[in-house]
Amino acid sequence: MLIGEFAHSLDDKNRLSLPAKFRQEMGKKVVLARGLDRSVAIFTVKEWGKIAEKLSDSSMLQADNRNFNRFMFSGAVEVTIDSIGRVLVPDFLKEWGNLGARVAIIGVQNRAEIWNENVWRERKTAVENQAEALAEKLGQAGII
Amino acid sequence: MLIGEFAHSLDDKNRLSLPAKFRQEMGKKVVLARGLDRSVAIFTVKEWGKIAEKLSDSSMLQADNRNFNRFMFSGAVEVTIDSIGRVLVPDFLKEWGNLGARVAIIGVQNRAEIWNENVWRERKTAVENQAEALAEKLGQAGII
DNA sequence: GGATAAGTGGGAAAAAGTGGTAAACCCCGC
DNA sequence: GCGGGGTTTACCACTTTTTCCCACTTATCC
Repeated sequence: MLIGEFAHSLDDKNRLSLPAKFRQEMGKKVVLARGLDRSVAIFTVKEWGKIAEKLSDSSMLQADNRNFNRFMFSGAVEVTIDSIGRVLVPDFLKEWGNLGARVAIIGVQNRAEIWNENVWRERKTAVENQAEALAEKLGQAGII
Repeated sequence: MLIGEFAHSLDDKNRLSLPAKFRQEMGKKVVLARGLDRSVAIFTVKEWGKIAEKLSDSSMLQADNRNFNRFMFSGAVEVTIDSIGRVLVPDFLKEWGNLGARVAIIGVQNRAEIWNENVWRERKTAVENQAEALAEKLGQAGII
């Protein structure tokens, strides 16, 4: 499972070190894709397979979904992880996520997400401050 | 079952000794996560697995839940307990719990919680002073 | 009061992350 | 077809952080 938060840098050659804790699970190749809410998603090849399958489900083949599928598939790319754990982030995904020199990489169970560092910090703060709603959700999740 | 209260220190390398009484139950690895009321929760790997499952059950496509799941998964980390019973507390959880050099570790049935020592003391005092209400609750629960 | 365990602290070794350089490749123009 | 410019890929080196190990102090138990 991918969990945790890491602050890494995206250098001027678009190289990004993946967190050491993710490497074993990720293997040699990963798929970068447009994520929800303007994040850049990192999937294992296996997980991406599942996503692709869901996208090709019959309900997703209807006219109003076709553009969405085009969008998802055209925005995904399989990249190899180099010898020291880095990947190359293509420009169009950098744009999609508004990524600058400093990014946050977060683990979200079956995927990782790359965020502009500032955007992530603000989102996190916003959720943190919803204390009551938070407690209620935790209760629903059976954590209390 | 995890019970009791312990005053430990979080050193400048973010190391925290787990109470000796907890170690057997905790095994070799534990998961640290955001807990209620700004506490830092310590789960066994098994317990965390249950929580992760429940979290992923909640319908993920709604924006609220996406942010909440990001928040919970990115705020957790699996740590190995070192040879003498210590774990490393990542910075983002130190922040979440406002943890300083002195912390309180308390056992709460199936999990432990790490608190800023002062915050814990105040909370405890507040609860202690509600002695009558407390007694009533105990009565309702059929404990007395 | 002595022995044992628990908790704390520091130093050395290893790993992770970052940046840079050199080599290979491709695309163009000549 | 050949050479040059630019881009990309692979490799190497440095710095910082993390991890591991050992030692000391304090507390607990008999």
